[in-house]
Amino acid sequence: MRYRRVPDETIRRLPKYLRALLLLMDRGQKTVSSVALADLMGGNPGRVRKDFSYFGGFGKRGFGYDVETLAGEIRKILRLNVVNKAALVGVGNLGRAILAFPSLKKYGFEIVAAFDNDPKKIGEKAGGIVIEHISQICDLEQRGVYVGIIAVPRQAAQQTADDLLEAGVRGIVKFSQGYITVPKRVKVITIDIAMDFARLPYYMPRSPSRAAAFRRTGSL
Amino acid sequence: MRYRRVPDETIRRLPKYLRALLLLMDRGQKTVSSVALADLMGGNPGRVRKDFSYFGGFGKRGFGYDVETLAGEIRKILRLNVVNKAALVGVGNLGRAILAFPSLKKYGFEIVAAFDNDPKKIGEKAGGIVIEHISQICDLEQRGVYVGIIAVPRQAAQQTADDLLEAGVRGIVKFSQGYITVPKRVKVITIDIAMDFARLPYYMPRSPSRAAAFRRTGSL
DNA sequence: CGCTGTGAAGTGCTTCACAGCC
DNA sequence: GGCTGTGAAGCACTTCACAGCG
Repeated sequence: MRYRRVPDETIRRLPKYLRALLLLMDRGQKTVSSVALADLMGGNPGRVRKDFSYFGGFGKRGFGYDVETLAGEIRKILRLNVVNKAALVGVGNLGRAILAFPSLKKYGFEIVAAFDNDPKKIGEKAGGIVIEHISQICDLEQRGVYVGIIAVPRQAAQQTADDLLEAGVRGIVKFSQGYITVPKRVKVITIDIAMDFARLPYYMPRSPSRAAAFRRTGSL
Repeated sequence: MRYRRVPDETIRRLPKYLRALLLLMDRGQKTVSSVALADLMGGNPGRVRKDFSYFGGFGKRGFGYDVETLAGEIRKILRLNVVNKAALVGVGNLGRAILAFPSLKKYGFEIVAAFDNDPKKIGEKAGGIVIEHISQICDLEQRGVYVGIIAVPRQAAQQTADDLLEAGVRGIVKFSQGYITVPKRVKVITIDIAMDFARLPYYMPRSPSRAAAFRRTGSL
């Protein structure tokens, strides 16, 4: 597929469209209009149509979009239509939470290996996976693993990234705080929930909201 | 403080500036230039200066920014300079991970109450907090709690939001999957790590990256 | 002289409005 | 008639480049 220049913002929304579509499928809804989708996602219907138009457009005029088809197309674009095997490094509290996180599987991710440097944890099982020693990170590529997940203390983040890349990983999800440097063709996604929390107080009203509590607007 | 119209994108970056500054403080660095900050954050130095200029500008010409002062100003803008008490609803795996998450405290958040509907969990301690029954969510406002954290199964998300708002909460961080509807003055931040994972395969190279593994560019 | 603060220019995303199909 | 697909207009953020101050 050759697409015309797709805005990063559009790519950022695709997973959210997919989430909405999965919800609609759960509800047994077969078809959806750009207006209904925009409503669910909180946005403009035109933007919904434009987002899909970058890939050629998936709808039928007069009908809307077939929910299942659209979900399939988005999965193809994002390459979630195949299983993406991942390796986790750092099996602390956070690592265990990630291993136990149910919805990753829904989006095609499967954590197939877990590494730690604590000798006491080696051989132990977490989330159905045997924990291996960090020194065993090598040839992840041969094991079909292209995604690395970093959940180590921040001092170890760079070393872990280097090890993962050396083992053949092509993309990284980093939960650790420290900064890391990687070759530019490797994509790193940083997840830090504190960054999201930190935006909240700025937007909170200074006076109570109870009075208005049941005048609802928009969905999230 | 009355600021001229501040872009949402700028607000979104403020927590990241703060994180970078905390790192610099750890390193004992007293002062920083817009170039150095842009370098750490991955962006343009002009943007750094413009971001701060929306609030009047915090630097000294010829010197740069005083790390500690700048961190303090950002905390004030984001209202992280006071303790933000939060209540967690849903003490499952995810809820416990949130309770154990260390860096929330660094940004001024303190989870002071935890609720669940499972009778077996009531009275139990998690993260140093006694778990209360959901029916006890009331007058959180009187307890000084303005932030609600939703970590319940998605079917219960809307009811939980209603309960939290009724109890006087003014802002919500939602980890649950379901959509919720709230009055528009209430800010809801949705965190779904699967959405971040789902962007990764799109950006990953199709061929191995090992060859280039040590030609590093940019920090994250 | 160095580095910030900022209007002005540039860029990219969003919204609009309507043509095009089903 | 209904709803998508899309060029064009509008808007917001980013980048530039230089004036201004320490």
